[in-house]
Amino acid sequence: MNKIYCPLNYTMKLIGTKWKPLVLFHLLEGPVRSGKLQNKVPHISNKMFTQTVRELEKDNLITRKVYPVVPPKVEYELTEKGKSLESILKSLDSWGKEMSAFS
Amino acid sequence: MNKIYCPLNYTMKLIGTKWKPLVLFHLLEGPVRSGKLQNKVPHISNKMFTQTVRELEKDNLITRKVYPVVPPKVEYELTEKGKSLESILKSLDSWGKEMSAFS
DNA sequence: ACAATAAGTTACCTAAATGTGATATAGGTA
DNA sequence: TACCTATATCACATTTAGGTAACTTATTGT
Repeated sequence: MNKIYCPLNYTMKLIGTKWKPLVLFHLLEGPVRSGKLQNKVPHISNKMFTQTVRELEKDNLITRKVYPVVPPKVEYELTEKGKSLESILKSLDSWGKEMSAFS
Repeated sequence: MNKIYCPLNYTMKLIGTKWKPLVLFHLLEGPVRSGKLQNKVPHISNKMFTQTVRELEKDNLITRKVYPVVPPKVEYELTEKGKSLESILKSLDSWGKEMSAFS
């Protein structure tokens, strides 16, 4: 008892992984091509990148737009739901910047 | 090329796990005894609770205060660094609340 | 003697996350 | 014909996270 329902659980389920916040963060500026987005995220593997955007798409945080050309062209873009994370993502980033300034 | 250094990485290393944000969130009100804190976090196991607070302590986000009594009494409390996460934690929580309101 | 207590540890196990390397695609170009 | 391109998938291995149950500790109250 005295247990508290905490919506934070829901949030962590959606974006509580190593890569998701990074990918979302780099989409804040607008739509980005797949390869370029992947390049913006240091050290992410091919597989994890794909897996991450797939899940973000499933959870309606980003959209995936495929152009039927060869070689393929794919763009990812934040949905409204994704955009609503903007201030949180920026806060997390600037908190990290402040904190890593020490040590 | 075009890779961007992102302090978000640092942030995610410190608090990017299933339980850490939850534990920190429940410390926002002030110091809490170990058992009581654990009870506030639904479904956390004994082991994960201990492991989580150990890591938070190591990263200087919380302090652990042991009273030399029997049976043991231990209190956890946010450090200044931990307190600086307050607005982020609350934002994550209220974002979760808004979003889980749909679906 | 022995049970109760609060906080934690230990050994052992399963599940989830992440990484690596090879392969697929299909049209344009050398 | 063979290769290049951007995007993605597959099989497999490894690493990390998380769970369960038993055990420890030292004192007080029975």
